[in-house]
Amino acid sequence: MARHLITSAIPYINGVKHLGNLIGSQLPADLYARYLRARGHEVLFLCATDEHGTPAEIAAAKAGKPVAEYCAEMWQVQSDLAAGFRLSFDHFGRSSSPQNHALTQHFAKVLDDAGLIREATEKQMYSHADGRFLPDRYIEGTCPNCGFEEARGDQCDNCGKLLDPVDLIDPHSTISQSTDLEMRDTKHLHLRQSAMKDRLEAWIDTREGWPILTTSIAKKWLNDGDGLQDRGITRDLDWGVPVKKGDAPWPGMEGKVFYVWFDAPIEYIACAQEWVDAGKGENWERWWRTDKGADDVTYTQFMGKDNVPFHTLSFPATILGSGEPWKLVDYIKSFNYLNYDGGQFSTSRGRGVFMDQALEILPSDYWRWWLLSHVPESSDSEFVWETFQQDVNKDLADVLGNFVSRITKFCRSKFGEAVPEGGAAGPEEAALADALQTRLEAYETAMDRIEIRRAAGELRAMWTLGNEYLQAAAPWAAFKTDPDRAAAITRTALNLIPLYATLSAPFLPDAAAALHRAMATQPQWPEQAGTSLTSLSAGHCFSVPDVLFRKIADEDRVEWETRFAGTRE
RNA sequence: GGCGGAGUAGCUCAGUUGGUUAGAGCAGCGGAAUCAUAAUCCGCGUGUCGGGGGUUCAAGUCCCUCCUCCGCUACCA
Repeated sequence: MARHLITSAIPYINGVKHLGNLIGSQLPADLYARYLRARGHEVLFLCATDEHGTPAEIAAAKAGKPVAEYCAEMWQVQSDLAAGFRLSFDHFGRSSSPQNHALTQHFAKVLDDAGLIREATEKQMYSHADGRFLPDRYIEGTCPNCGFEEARGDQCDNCGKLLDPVDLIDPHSTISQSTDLEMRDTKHLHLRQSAMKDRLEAWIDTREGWPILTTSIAKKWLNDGDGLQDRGITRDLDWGVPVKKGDAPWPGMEGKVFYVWFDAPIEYIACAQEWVDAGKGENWERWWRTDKGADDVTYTQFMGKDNVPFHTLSFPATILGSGEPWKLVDYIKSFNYLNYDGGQFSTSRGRGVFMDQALEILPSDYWRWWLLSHVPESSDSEFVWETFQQDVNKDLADVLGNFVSRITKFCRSKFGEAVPEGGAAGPEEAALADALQTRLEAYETAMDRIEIRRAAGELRAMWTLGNEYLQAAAPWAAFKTDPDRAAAITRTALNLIPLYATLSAPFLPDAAAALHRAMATQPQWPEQAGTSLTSLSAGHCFSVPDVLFRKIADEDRVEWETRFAGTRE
């Protein structure tokens, strides 16, 4: 059995995440974690909230709360929603944790010791009214190129021209609308990524089998223009990890914090410490230090494509530059975007369906199944209410749910609520076993490779095999002429239920648990599909489960379509 | 502008290194069955594979070019 470290990109603290965020990293990561655990592997699955940066401070101010309090509340909200979607994190941490503070400051020190940090003075827009430096995106004004009045400091949304805040005509703060802005000198620390370009490129080149989406983005950053650029790793903010060299002060950097993209990935490591400190596990170093037992760990990261540069370059630069034996990522699984009814999901505009709303209208399994079976693996994909309704009704209610219903009810009416005795397996059962075995192997292969859509298709095909078998074997007909044969068919079909429950659990944890409960069985990953058809012995008692998946009615779909057509308050 | 991704059946999407009549699911049409959540199963696909040009015995797949959509472009995170 192998050891797998799995991390999902950590969601930003600022507000409830939408379904596009969910399917872009956390949900596929959970699927993989659940699958590997079910196969008997040792898994540490970590996620956290990413709490620092300007947007968090502004959101807190808007909510009229101290930022620490705001973040603590939003962490709880996100944690509850994660639980609602059955995300099986071993620990859901916070990038604002003391562990991450210490570790971030530690990395800064060792990077500085290695000569990989330099100071640079740069000019940045300061807003007197807001009392803070403003990132370029928080400054708007008239575009000098096209005259668009709401151009942002980094780019004009109208003509697409890249801008500098000083280019704008009549610039103002988007927070306070104040025009009392001033360019000020400010000193920052830069990570000398340029000095590590060759090491990073050499490392990337050793990564085999990475998706093109991942490596092409990394290569682009490495080789574009003058090559990989140094990157500022500090900001003039109040909320964040104070800039220190380990636990010593950093002269000249008083009052500054590390940039969120420096400390956020470090939280992947700190989160393991939090996991231990929370009493959930022990010895986090055996997952993260290759000199302390992590050399046999396979580390897989999940993220949206927008996060790839940070995970292929910035974070590895931190790890490699430290000169310390930290575990580097083995495989990066990145995703495209899920669109919503012809446009993008948007947190800022409140467009789409958000995690809290989704759970209000349907159980998590519905969402898990549809999102995972349509995950944007190779290109952007599209959420449309009507196809969502059709797909979920067909796959979950008609194919899987109804299979369970028809065979358990048939058995109850003819033989009672216990696995019937009599008869023997014949050619139809052998054919079923063969077909299942083929699908099972394809399913395992797809899951091992994290080919999620393919895996969902194979799983669904196994559900369909149950209906095909029943249709062909027709126990209701056999019962009239050969009750023993009907008993054998029923017994075989009943055995499919715990098999389906086990195989479906990574996608449908709640439904899987309900099925095991009804059948009085325990999850047991099948060695061979054939033997799992006889694992329930005659006389084993079960109960007919409640309707597994209620269908989505047209009225509901229409109502939701309307409700979620606009933007959120 | 640069880089990357995408454009395949009414819809959502697969199509490995170019190789037999381009596939799946859904929707639609026809049939079978009547155990079941009006649920299932079987059968039915002539689609200029975005347009054009080229390489090749052979192109959805490789090359060139054009069009459309999306993302990133280093201070949003």
